[in-house]
Amino acid sequence: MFSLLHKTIEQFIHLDPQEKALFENAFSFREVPKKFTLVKYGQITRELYFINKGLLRLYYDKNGEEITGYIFREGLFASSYDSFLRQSPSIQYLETLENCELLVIRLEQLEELYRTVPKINILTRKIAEQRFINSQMILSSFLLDTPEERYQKFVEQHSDLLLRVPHHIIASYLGITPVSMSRIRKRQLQGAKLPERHKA
Amino acid sequence: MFSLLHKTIEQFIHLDPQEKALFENAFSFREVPKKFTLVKYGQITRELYFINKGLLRLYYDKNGEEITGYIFREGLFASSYDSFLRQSPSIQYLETLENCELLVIRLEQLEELYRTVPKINILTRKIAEQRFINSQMILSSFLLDTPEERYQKFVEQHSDLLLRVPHHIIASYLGITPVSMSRIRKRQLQGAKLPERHKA
DNA sequence: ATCTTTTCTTTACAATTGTTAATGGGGCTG
DNA sequence: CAGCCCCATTAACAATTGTAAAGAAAAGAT
Repeated sequence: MFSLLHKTIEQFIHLDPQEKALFENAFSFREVPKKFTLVKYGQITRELYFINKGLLRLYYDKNGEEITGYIFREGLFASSYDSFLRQSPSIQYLETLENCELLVIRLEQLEELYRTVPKINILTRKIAEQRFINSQMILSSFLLDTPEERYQKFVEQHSDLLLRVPHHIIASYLGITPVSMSRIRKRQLQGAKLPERHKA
Repeated sequence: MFSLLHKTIEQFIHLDPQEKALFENAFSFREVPKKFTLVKYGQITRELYFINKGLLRLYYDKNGEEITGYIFREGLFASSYDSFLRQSPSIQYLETLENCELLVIRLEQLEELYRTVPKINILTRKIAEQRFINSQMILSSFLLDTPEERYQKFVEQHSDLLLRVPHHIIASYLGITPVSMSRIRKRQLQGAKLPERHKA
């Protein structure tokens, strides 16, 4: 149950068996169905989720329209970070895209871990640094790339998500409308001279 | 010389006098003229800068065009983070926009600090978390706002920079061209002056 | 299997931005 | 002080995206 979690944190720090036990005990296992909302707008969340199985997405509500901010895959820590880290009302929603198996750690238990295993500070520092760099990469794509190039890079990096996630969710993540994404897909099919897939 | 630095880190952790001394000693003071490049593309930087006075900007080179990724003000830690944190070749440039007074800490000295004052891990974790949240805010503006709204928010939050920084640098930071930003400015002036005419 | 809902694509039109080029102002330098 | 470079603005045109609506396809529910 904890194998993916250990494999993930091994990239950052080494824990001895005793520390591993303390670390594991801070988490609880939870199964959550598809389309389940873990954090609502306005709510102050005290939970951080490690994804063993499934997909989560963070999204904003813009006048009733859902704009995806991020899609979390297996092996990642997910949360409404602004709310969790600052204990402030969330400005976004966190929801499952599939049935999920999660390892949940609550803020109190994380703070307890900081006391009992201080080197967890190094772990969370490195995770925060990695998330920051990741966020910068995405932001730079908005500054440097056209929507078409952004879609192309998404396909290269997350082609599996095209099959697992509705396209209008991906479109909003790329900062475009589903209509525009459909046009881009059509252009790329024609450009690649691949066999067309719709009516003959 | 260190007063702004102490004031800044006090938001995150408390250091006793001895720790403060160790912390200060890790930095060196440096004056840098306007338009000076601190980090070049491809370079692996080992320095992190705290800005006592002046402005820095991070920018990308896109076929000879300079696209600004971030503008750092006084009281902030600035660096080409991707390069500094991962010790990888920088994909961006870091340059002064004004004559600057900087406090510089090198990677070796930071790592030494992690050993001698372990709670510095907490400080850098919180700084990374804050930078991550800040990056998320900017990213969300690309997803949720039009270029015009993004300009408007920039004016509200950083009106002083409109006077200190050339407009084409701000435009690229907002993800638009100087031409488009000029049109937006014109529209906003007219909107503020002229009352609404009539509806269709 | 049928009905219903959701999702993806297409079309036509409106609106905005990007591109290129020209103008004029401001500041810096010799 | 003149000359020059950088910068902000404006104009005209091309290209792309957004919007709204409709139909087709796929997925889910009963």
